[in-house]
Amino acid sequence: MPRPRLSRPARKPPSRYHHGDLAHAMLQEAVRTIQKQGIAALTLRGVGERLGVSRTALYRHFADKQGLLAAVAAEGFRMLRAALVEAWDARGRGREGFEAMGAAYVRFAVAHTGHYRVMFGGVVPPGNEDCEVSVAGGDAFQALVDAIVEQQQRGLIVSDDPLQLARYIWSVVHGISMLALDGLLPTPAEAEALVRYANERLRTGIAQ
Amino acid sequence: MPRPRLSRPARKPPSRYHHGDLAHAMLQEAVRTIQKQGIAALTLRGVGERLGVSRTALYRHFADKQGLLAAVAAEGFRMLRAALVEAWDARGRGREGFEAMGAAYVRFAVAHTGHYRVMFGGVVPPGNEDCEVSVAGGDAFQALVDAIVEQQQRGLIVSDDPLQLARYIWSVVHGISMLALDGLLPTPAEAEALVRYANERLRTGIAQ
DNA sequence: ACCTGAACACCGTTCAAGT
DNA sequence: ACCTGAACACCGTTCAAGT
Repeated sequence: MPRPRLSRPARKPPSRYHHGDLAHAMLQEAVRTIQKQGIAALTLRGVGERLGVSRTALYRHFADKQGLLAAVAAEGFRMLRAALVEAWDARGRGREGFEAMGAAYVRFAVAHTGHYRVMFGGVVPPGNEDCEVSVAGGDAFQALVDAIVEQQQRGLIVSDDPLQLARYIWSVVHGISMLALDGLLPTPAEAEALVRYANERLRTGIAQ
Repeated sequence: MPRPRLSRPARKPPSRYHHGDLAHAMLQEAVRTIQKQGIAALTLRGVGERLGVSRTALYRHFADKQGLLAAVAAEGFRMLRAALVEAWDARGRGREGFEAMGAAYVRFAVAHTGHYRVMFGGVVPPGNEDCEVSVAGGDAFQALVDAIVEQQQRGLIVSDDPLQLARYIWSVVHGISMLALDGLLPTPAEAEALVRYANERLRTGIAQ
């Protein structure tokens, strides 16, 4: 006699993902996995299973695994941009706002390791200038350039080529973020201290 | 009649790897693969095959895939340290030597992408303070600290905490390297230009 | 000591088929 | 339109066996 066949280890939600919800749920689940277990532990089968969905359902929403990762990176860049702009606006669009922007960058990297490692791990190949990832990344970078130009116009920082200045400053905050992510800045307090120190030294230089 | 057996493409060399040579050959082949095809394309089976050796031979020399990657990272850090010390020594252990050190760092990252991505890709888990990778990484970092202390003693740079100074400067060169590796500094000329700019701005600050 | 071959559990991806 | 199940080629790792 056939038991009603909803046995299933966990009880799968019937068809919750029928209106574009699934794409977003998969993205979220992928980020969560990378954040907790590292990028090597991300499997499409695992994502599907944890979402109570066939392991091939993903292909309805992304081209392949690479496509899923590209979506993670693009979302990450959009989130980063929002965090930067918010800090800059909230703190007066001057020296203080600019320092807050730097702190916000590092805070984003530490808080969203899952996104960050995909954004800068060489996972998404450099290629295409106009793919979603490159555009989102360019927008985030542009937020930094804009803040620099605005400060230059108000005479707050040197009037060098804004692009070169932006690259230089981006290197600093990105470098600090990587130090933190690789465990070389063990406590959050040490990361914050380095950000403060960097802001000071960035302004005045190391020459004696 | 047997041609002298330096033919190559196919023909597997009988038992060339019987005295510790194999471990090094595998390391080299792994680096070459990562450099050319990215870290995701590295498979133990492929390494074995290209070396004309069983796909499980690797387990005689490394604990597992992770162990192979750890060896790559450790070797990378040792090479990086050597490159830094060499630049510093060769250019007079002063301001010029220090700038050469920065340039050497970025040059290493760009020339040895395979090593560099493993060293800083979150591939080797942060853990153990006294594992081979951490020790080698610490030694490389120490070379930077030493150069800073020496300059401080000669009054060339500010006398802040050398550790904090080293972290800050490391962030700059590492950040520039990542920009280059991710294709945001398309030409080598642009990378070099940014290094020169960073050196100048590092010394004198961005405040106006 | 060093290497092999078969085996196991797992993976990304394709494709015909179901609703 | 969206999802499933079976199938394929591939992967890391183990282990008994060979020299």
